[in-house]
Amino acid sequence: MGNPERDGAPAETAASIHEFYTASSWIEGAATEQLRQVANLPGVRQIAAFPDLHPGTFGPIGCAVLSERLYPQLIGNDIGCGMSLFALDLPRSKLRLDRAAQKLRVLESAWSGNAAGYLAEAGLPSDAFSEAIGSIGGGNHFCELQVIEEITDDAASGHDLAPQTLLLFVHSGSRGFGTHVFRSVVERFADGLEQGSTAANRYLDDHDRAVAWASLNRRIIALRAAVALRADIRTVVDSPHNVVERQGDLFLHRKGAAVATTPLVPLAGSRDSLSFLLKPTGCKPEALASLSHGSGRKYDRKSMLGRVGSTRSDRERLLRTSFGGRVICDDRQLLIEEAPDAYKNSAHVCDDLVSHGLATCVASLQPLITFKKATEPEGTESWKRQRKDHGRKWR
DNA sequence: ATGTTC
Repeated sequence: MGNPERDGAPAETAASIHEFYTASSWIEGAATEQLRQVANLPGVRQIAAFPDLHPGTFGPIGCAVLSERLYPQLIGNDIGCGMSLFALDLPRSKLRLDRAAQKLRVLESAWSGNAAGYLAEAGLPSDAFSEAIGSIGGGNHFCELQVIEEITDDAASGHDLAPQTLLLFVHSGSRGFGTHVFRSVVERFADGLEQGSTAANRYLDDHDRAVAWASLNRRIIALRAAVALRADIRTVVDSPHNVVERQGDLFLHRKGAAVATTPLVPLAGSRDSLSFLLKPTGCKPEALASLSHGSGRKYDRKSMLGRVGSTRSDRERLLRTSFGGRVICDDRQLLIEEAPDAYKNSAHVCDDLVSHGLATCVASLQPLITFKKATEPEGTESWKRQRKDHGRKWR
């Protein structure tokens, strides 16, 4: 389990790595190799690795890294990316699945709301990537309608959560904002930024704005979905997982690792498996106040193209779930890359965290409608025109 | 992941 605690040890000594998974967990060798590489970066003191660990572009996803130096590449381009959970005041008996799925297609169009006003309210420049506010983006991002399947801890009642409560679960990030911040710093500072330096402070300021932008984005996405479903929402938890924070003279980086200082932390399954709501115990300092953010990828996107969805009938299968749920994803490649088979078993990930004493499971959440991407309109020709006009702005 | 391939 890595090296013992040390203080002012020479740079050639690797940081300690605490792994919160078991021999039966699906952990790729490439991911643990990346962990070792991060442990050998100058100034890295301690690493917590979680059961959703998998290889990433700049380092492993599913870990927290405590370091003397600031490494923007450990956070990546999607600064502030996270999961937000909202409770809907809509009774499940009123929900018509196919009708609701059709209504959620509105999420694909540009948001016509007061982006500037919301941005200003969040302390952000009113023109900061305002065109993209309320948009989900690509990759693993989604907006999912869920229902609470089971309550497994009394903590749920304190949050007014009960079986059959409908939820909106939004996974999205800072879109072009975070990418812009990341590009402005990463090529020039491969060896990380020194604590207290102008570059570090500038990055942290920009980072904090991207985190606020991403959080607002998730809230607007949920508001749009709630309006489409003619319901009100309240926030249950806002849980970022690509963030860095100051801890004294050190930097605590989280990459695909949820901040575990909130009362509840959501753990995303796939669109055809349960998500979970966790209550962090906070009793293991070596976990660096972090938890898994989801089930984690099992197979990379490219290899998924050879695994599923080669026939039309198999792609049609991917638009329905074993829970009787619906998937809105008109993009064939995205449908395949994000197939449920691409992900680890979320229940196993949850069990690993619970058995390591990091969390208790409060609720299991069943997916009903997963919105990914719509290219087919929601039924009116005006939708097509709106898209066309939006695209023209960039010509 | 990405105003992605404007």
